[in-house]
Amino acid sequence: MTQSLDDICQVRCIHTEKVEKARQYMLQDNIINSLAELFKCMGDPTRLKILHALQQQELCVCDLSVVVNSSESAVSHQLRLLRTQKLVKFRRDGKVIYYSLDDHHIGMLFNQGLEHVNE
Amino acid sequence: MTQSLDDICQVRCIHTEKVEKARQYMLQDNIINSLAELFKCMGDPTRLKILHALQQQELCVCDLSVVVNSSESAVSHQLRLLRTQKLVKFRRDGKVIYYSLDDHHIGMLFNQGLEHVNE
DNA sequence: CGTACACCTGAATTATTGTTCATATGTACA
DNA sequence: TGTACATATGAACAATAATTCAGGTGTACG
Repeated sequence: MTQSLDDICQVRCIHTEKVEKARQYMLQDNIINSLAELFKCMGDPTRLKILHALQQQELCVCDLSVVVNSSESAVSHQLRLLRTQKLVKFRRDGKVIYYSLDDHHIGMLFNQGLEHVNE
Repeated sequence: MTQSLDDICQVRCIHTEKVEKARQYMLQDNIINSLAELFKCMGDPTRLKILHALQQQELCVCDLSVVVNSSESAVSHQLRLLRTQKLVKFRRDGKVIYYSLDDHHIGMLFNQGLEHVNE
């Protein structure tokens, strides 16, 4: 059962109209959660390094593990996450699997983030 | 002591030139880490809801806790993180503290992320 | 076939993170 | 000064996530 805004605000709320407005504006939970998953994915140094390396060129797991200085197993686990979130895609060439960025948004997010970090 | 690329690649590496290229392209660790902090900050549903609500209008802690349906203490902890990462700023008006987005990049990151999520 | 190699996966361990609870700070106002 | 209220904070606990280790796929090639 959902509490009504009035029930809550009788007790603690200050700006009833602002809160009401914010509630109407608020995105659905499943959208917020997907978005959180996306940013969480980009919120790890190892994964960011992977993404940044792939911005430049496609690479195999073995190469990536050297570039990001992590074990192949760890990289493989991280790549699975990135795949699930559709941040990277891959193609098979014989025994080797080449990874690359899935989507132009990722590069843009990365660069936009960089601008913020560089003040 | 740092391993040289040759030492590593004698054993496991496939595409030496690609790896070398990727290594030169790679960002410094402190930059990658700052970037990871930024995205990590945006990688939590509660914090995303806070940010999204603040995209629309400034709000106080009390209001926010109702909007994101979380305790005031939890919201306050999250706001500290967002403050530290310079995602939000605040102004005091008597007893009440109003929070707002610090930087236009945040809104852009948010919207860019939304586009990815909506395929 | 069977071996070699690139990669994947599950379970266990360790490290991080989010929330709660109790308490502290700072401001307004009687 | 004392009380009320909005917010902040530290410590503790519970939930999640990252890495390692020990196998397990799938493909190439003799």
